[in-house]
Amino acid sequence: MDGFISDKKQQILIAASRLFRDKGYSATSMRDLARAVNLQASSLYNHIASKEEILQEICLANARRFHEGMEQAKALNNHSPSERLEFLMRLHIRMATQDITSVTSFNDEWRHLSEPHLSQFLDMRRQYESFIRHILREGIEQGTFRNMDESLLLYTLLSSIRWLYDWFEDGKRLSAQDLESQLIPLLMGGIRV
Amino acid sequence: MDGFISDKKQQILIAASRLFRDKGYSATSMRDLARAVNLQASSLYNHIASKEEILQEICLANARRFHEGMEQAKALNNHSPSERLEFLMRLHIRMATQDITSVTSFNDEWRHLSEPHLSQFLDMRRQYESFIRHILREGIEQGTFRNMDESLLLYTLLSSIRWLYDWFEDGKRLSAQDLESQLIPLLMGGIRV
DNA sequence: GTCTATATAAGGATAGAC
DNA sequence: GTCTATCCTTATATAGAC
Repeated sequence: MDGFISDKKQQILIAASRLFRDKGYSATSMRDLARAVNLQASSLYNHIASKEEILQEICLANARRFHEGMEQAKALNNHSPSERLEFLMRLHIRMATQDITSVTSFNDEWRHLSEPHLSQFLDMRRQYESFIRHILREGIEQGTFRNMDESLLLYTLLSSIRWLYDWFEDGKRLSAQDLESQLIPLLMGGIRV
Repeated sequence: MDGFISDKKQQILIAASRLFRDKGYSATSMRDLARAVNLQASSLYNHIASKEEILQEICLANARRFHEGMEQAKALNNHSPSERLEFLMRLHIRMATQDITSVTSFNDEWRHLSEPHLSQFLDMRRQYESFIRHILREGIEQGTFRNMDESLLLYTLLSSIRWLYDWFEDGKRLSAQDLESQLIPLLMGGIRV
């Protein structure tokens, strides 16, 4: 099934993402993880240095994905705030539907990172958020977005699709495409004046 | 400061709620909790039977609060779906602003309950959700709500205010009243056609 | 690269003195 | 009701054989 993932480390990261999503980072033991990839716990250490390194790699990989999305959105600077925001929302929805488990660890388990990784992570997140904030502010000032507290709008928006990570299974009830085409009007409908 | 909370058990539950929110249930040790209430770990067991019992009580207490809200909303059956939904959303927002830590444990840590408590919890949640589903379906059929997948609408709605539990501090940036009066139009604006 | 064996620390929980 | 001491289990991680 995943024959093309020949690298054992990649298998471990994928299994860890699922376990971290289902049980949480702290409640997932190295023995749990080892069982999931058919190894003894000690054998994991041939591929990774520590349990936390796994979390670091998952968080970093996803931070990069969001960062790339931000760079793409920056290229749209001739478009309206509304169009740029919609682009980012679609990006978030697609990330949720394409790589659910990994994004969930990223969303929920980053707090278990130790320093300096925790600070680095929070810095990247702040950067990303302030990029969205900028779009929101522009839209509010232009009068195309509802006039309200910027943070309130930002976090409500980001939070509103977080459930996807726990819930969505492509094609089970809804295709990823249907999901996107129903969700975007709901989100944007509340924001646009 | 909390002199009127004379009961040690109540102190323990409050401290546990905060720790579970900040570090998660699994990453919170009984020794952490003991330190937070100025006791030795063993002394906790004079007030509670086990670590999980604490989680059970927190989850149950909050399930009850939401259940009560549901009962109040049922009394509004002569009102429109829109009014009933708005009532429930205001309830959720108020719960977030009034007792943040406890609701957060309830939201995020229930999965660490063991059976039969886990099943009981999920049953109660299903009941609550199906009550909201009913309102949503009615609104969609009447044409007052956006015509879309019911679950999609339900979870987006519930999820959209979950960030409050991590973020909101009354009066820090916004009063609870301002929060509510800005958030409700945003949420309802997306839903109403 | 995987195994068995094990070091070392931390976890939840109990016993018994006060 | 709180303490000290401790039991027992589980955790992360390492050592060394194959």
